[in-house]
Amino acid sequence: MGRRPCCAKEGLNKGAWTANEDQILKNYITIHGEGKWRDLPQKAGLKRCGKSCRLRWLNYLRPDIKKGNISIEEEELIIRLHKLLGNRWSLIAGRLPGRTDNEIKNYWNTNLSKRMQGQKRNISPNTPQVSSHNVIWTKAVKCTKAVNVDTLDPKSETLVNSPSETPSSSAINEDNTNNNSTDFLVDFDIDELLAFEYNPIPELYRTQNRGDKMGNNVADNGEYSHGTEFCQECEHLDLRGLESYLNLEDEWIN
DNA sequence: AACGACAGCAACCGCTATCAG
DNA sequence: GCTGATAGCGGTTGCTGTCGT
Repeated sequence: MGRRPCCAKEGLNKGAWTANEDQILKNYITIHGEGKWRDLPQKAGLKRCGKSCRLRWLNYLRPDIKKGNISIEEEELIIRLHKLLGNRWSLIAGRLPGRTDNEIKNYWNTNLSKRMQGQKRNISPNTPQVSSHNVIWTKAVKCTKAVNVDTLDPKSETLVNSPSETPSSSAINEDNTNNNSTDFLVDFDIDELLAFEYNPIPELYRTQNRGDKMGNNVADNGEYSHGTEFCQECEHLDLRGLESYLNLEDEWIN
């Protein structure tokens, strides 16, 4: 039982790739295209694990890889996206053409995380905190009910019962526990999500759930969890409407 | 010049998601 | 619905270069 290992480990090269290996891999993919990573090393004549080949191609050999330093603009975007998405490096990388998740992850860990920590310490107690706590987790919830923003009570930031409310519309959190999800960012443009940055999210969207097997909603520190998410079936939840509801004055909006 | 500490980055590892049979 | 194969993601490791002593 169990999974077949991705490759036989014996006799395989590990560590840094040689120029020759790079060339072989490049040539092979140029001719045969990406995919079938498991069989690729054997067919290409490489003594490497398929996963290793895939990583090498994606992070280094791909023709559209942008080499060179991260620009100021890119850095700012990374910071903004990280506030929104947390350590979803592949999603962040998706917004930075030519950059890889590994590169961004490394850049964050070596440069930005330290800087962010430094900034945190300098924040006065009265300054509204802009922190990773506002992360919108991207693993959407398979919720079956939509929430009408009109039913939100602005004072309590809780859901107000309405005649049109479906039996479990207040059960967004309940559904969150199911967590068999699709990635809602497929359905929502991150540009729209950026509009939420720095903004308070009503209690409604916070989850009571703590921790799933993905480790997504580590909420003891106040991080938002799946409860901040909007699923496909909640499509009619008007983000702009929510935006105005929240009376946002954020520079990223528009 | 030699050595240790540190930073940056490439690569690895373990896990989950997804899909096909 | 179950199982196995595959792809992909994110955390971690370890190698290498640089800097300070």
